Amino acid sequence: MSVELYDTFSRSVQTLSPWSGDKLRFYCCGPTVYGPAHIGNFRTFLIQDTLCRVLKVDGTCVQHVRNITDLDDKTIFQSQAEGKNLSEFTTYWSEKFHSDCAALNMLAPSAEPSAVAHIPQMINLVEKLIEKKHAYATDDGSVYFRVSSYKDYGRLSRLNQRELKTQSSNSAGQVNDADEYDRESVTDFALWKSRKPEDGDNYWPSPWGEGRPGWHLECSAMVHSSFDGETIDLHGGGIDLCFPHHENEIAQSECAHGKEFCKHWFHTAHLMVEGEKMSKSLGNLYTLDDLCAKGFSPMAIRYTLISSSYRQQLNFTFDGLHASQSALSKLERFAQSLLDKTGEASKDFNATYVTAETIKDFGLLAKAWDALRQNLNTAASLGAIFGVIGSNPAASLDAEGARSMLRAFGSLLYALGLELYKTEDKIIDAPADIIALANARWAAKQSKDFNKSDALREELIEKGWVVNDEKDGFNLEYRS
RNA sequence: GGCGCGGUCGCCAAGUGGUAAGGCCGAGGACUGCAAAUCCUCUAUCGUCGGUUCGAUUCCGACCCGCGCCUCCA
Repeated sequence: MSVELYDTFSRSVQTLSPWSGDKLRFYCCGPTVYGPAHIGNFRTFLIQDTLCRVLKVDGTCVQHVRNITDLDDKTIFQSQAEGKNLSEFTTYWSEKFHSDCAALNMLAPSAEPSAVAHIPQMINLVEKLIEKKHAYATDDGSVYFRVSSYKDYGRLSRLNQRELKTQSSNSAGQVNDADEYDRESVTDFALWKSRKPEDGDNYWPSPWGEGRPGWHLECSAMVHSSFDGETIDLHGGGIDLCFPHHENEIAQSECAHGKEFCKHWFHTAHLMVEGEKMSKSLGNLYTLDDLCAKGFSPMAIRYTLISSSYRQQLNFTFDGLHASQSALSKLERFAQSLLDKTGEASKDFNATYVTAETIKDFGLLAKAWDALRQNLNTAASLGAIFGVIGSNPAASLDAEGARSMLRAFGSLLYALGLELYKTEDKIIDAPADIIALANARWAAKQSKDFNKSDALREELIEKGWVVNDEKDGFNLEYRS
């Protein structure tokens, strides 16, 4: 068994395996905690989470590190705008990020280092770079990376140095005008920024004077300390980070430590919303809370965000969200049909997943598992699952057969991170007046007063509740 | 201009050198007092034009169209 994944560096699909030892070292550029993460952020994190899950089911031990960016232009400026100190501000948004992750059924990473906690390591890194002539300090106490000193610069994104434009903006998109003339070259980027009045209290002492680290530096420092200086196997992030962020990480790390930084690069394509680029100005920048408020479940959101190729742009639509909800229900019915055969009651597949090695044979679901292993083809995997569902296998299985199919299916659900039966509560939680109406309707129906029962049903529909009759009763379903 | 991604059924979306998975929606049927829910059945020749081939949606070339990155961004 093995897992394969497209690698940006070689532009080809490569097998993932630890280059040394028995655990796969996997680093992801995490969220900048200056507000709620949006679904575009979550697409990337969710795809990364799904990969971790697939690796786990495959039996690979993963050391997954995802940082928290809590020290950059955006967190500093936004915290000041809100009159809060940086730590109070970023703690709040980190916690919000964590609760969103939990709602989306994401596994917690092995570690989540924070940038502010790594300032000494960053300073140490800059000292090494200066020592090796890959960096230089300017008169105002800033330090820049000398891009011309690293001949491989641009290899990941395949940009030639001569094609590089300036790196003259900060991470909040504002132009750094003051230092324009201090740099040797417009392509050089900041490792350390000298203290500016607008930074407020957010400055730290360094050999070059008070200031703060440049944005790209934190990932190099945290990778180094999180993985004991070892070359890592896999590095993930949104496609936009390929240049310049990842290019800069490579340059900083390889020049400082003199060894290969990372073996395999994993980039996720961006999200469009209803055919347009997602942006605040278009008003289509959704957070998890926004969508939940519209009545969509976190699971439907997860399903939507992971159900297509991670290398292709995903056009996020409300139609798609509805489709996901329906598809999820179909998976639940299938699970129920297997459960009925086995007589088992546990619906918590996430707690009972088993590794591929234990399963040995995914049986009819083998195609679905192979699709996940082969470059995380979630769309093909789901397609294969539904293909099996369509053949109604439960009908011809005995209890033992159903049990083994359930085990394979459960592991696929675990790998995809899909938790079934999460929306059941909605059915039970109908308010008292709705339940009273529904009971009255049922009574009318029992006494064959169909005019009255139909009228009551209409009334319920107007209030957003659909009645589904069963043999000996009914259930209520909320439709937003 | 450079680096990438894509154009497959109404929508979303896999895929392979030998005549196209799947999801949603829709239609018909079963069930139902009627519905709803559920179940069953049904719907494409793959952007355009050339080439290679016994045979291409799948390989090559050209072209058209959409999108991303190249400045902060997952």
